[in-house]
Amino acid sequence: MQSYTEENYLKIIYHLSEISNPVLTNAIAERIQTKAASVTDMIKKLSDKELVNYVKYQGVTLTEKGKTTAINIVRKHRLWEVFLVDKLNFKWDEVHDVAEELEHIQSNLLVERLDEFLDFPRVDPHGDPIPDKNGNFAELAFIKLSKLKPTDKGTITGVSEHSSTFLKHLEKLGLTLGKRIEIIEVLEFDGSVELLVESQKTNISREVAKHILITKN
Amino acid sequence: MQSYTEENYLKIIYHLSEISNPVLTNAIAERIQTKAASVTDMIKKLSDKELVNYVKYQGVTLTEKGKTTAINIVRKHRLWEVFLVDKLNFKWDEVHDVAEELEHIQSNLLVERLDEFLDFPRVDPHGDPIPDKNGNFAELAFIKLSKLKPTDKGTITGVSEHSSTFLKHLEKLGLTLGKRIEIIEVLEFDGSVELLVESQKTNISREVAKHILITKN
DNA sequence: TTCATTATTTAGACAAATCTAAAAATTTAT
DNA sequence: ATAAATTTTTAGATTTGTCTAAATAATGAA
Repeated sequence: MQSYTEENYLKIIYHLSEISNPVLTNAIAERIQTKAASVTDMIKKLSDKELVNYVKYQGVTLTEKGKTTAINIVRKHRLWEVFLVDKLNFKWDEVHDVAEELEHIQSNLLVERLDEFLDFPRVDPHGDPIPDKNGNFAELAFIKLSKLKPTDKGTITGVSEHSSTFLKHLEKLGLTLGKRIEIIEVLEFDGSVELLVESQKTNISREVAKHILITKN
Repeated sequence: MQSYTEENYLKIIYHLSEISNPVLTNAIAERIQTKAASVTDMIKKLSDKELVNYVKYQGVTLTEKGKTTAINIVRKHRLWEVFLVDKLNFKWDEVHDVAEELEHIQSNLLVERLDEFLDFPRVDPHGDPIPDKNGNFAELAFIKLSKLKPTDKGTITGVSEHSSTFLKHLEKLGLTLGKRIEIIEVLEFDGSVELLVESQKTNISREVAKHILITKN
């Protein structure tokens, strides 16, 4: 059994390792709102418990055991978010902090019953996928952003062009992995797309739209 | 803001002071599964925060502030129990430990929305009363279900017949402790009652109705 | 490659909540 | 009323998670 704090570290390491692996001490410190020295201390502890692999100065990766634990926390977090939005009428931007607490409640029965009660949702209110009880994420079909129509909503789940100029361009527009988008208009004459990212209107060319992969939901 | 541990102490002191006031150190130690010395330490801390009145060797009583906090935790605990039983199909004897964790989630919005979602229950699955958001316990006057009229609403808070055949019958009809009911019709010729339980219409005989105790609200 | 900068770790300290063992107060029994 | 038993408190130690400041390693630039 892990403490509340250990669980939080595992979760953060899990999220950060989707961006870069291994995960560096400073990256964790920034995300968890703490000091690098504290992170080092905790990493040592997690390493002793064989939840992470740790090489001094090189960063950490999750072990299988650590990954399983982390995914379970993510599962709980996202299920609770669905509950809050679908059942208690929270807005999708009001749920995070409460889910952050609820994700640490220890009861497998609770999680499974909640999943059932919510009718086994595949994504949370932000469009992020919810792993099943075995830690598997459903295959979410990728669609090119250029195939979407006005009012379509989805989550950016990939790109089909990996040049750094392209990625930097997306970064600048705020079109990063995991962001929710909504199509406002597709302009006839050049196929450029007007869309909404985090309540911000943006316009991207058809060329760019073709290389952004979306999961509709 | 109180810590998880402080909240637990306040809750236990609240419960124990219904039996004897002031509450003695050893009584707390026993209930909270800890040592008397630890209790003394914590009581001093709670006293500094003006959540309890403490006289060495004499025991503690809750201040108004402490009592308000304690009642709010009891409120949350019991609402979560209703949620677990009514919505997630937990059995009434499976809910305590999970509710013990859920009661510490910090979010007024969550509690109020949950209360609403559960249709403002007045008692938990064990029949214990649930205080409202101002900390007031409803006056729980028992009325026989057979005395109610169409459109009357209430909560099942007891029975006046304890044979297992009767209880099993009620169980089958979904007429269990804590359930909200609404009277639809009382039939003239046999006095049988048509009522609504969780959006389900049910009909019970006058004999059965006489032995179900209701709290109107 | 050497110096400067940045990132990470170590060492030592602190607050919260707990514990054990000993001391002090209270209660009970004779 | 005094001794014995019980309860409660104090003193000092421990664990968890954190911190600051200093030391060390890695990285980047000239």
